[in-house]
Amino acid sequence: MTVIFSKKCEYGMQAILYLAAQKMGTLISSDDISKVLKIPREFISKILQSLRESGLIFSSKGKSGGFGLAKDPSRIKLIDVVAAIDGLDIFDSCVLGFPECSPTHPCPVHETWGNLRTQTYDMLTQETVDKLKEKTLYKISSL
Amino acid sequence: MTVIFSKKCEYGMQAILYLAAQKMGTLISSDDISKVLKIPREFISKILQSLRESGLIFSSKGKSGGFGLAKDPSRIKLIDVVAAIDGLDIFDSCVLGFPECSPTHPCPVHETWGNLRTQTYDMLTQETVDKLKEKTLYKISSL
DNA sequence: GTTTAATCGGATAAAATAATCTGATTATAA
DNA sequence: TTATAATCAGATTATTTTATCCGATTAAAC
Repeated sequence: MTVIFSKKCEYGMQAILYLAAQKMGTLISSDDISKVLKIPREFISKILQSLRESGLIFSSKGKSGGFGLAKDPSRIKLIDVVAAIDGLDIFDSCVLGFPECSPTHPCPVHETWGNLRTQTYDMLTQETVDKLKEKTLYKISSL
Repeated sequence: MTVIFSKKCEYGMQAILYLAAQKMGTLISSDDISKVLKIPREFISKILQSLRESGLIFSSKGKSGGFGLAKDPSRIKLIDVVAAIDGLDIFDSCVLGFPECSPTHPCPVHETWGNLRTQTYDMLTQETVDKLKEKTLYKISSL
């Protein structure tokens, strides 16, 4: 059973939100992220590496190194993480798994699902991570 | 990358819709389902077995055997298949993968996603497979 | 009864996803 | 300069999901 996004992607979104909730310029180590978000250390480490390659975050090696957002949090959206990790195919594929589900060859729930899919996409696209900052801090405080 | 439901579940829903699109009382072999829906034979066979155990379909062994709906198509919904195969947990879990996402400990997109999740649930709950019959036939005709 | 065409069930294989291990590299701080 | 604390990179392992194989069973048709 699956919940839309892969674990990698979920963890990636959590990490980006966490980084966005920090004071500008603060570096956060993967160890810290791992502990706060309760994500296996080596696993989140790999995910952070790939987000770095995608240009969403940057890293600094050596003692007191760590990770930070590569651009202004007002310019980063959750969909960016999804695009970087899982890709955007799910916003173009059939919820029933039928091939070539399209307006001319719709599956039985094509229209309804199309609406929901669009709304989901919008949710991930409209709000930037800085707008979600307070809610992120609140959620993290209870982990 | 994943599309909400597992392959098993997607195939299961397709199969149920296909069975519902048949004339009442017709038996369909797993081989037929496999060919029409382009699903690996042995795989759909296993899925059909589990749907049988769940009581959604029945089977008849021996020559000219096959599968059919176990109850009236006006009483079967897609959510029944989801419940039988993937389970309903996804309708109660966080889209960002946070633990214990709830009204008192909401994740940053808790409310928005809650809405979408409810709508998705409704989509799978409201329409019975017999209401989807025509659309199913149309879709299948293009596979 | 024998053949044939189907499901059934258990084991196994293959692929994708999730997680871990290990050693190297890097840069700060003492 | 040395110890330390961090990322980096590649290989490996574990788990889950997807798919297949094969022999047994069943029942209709001939």
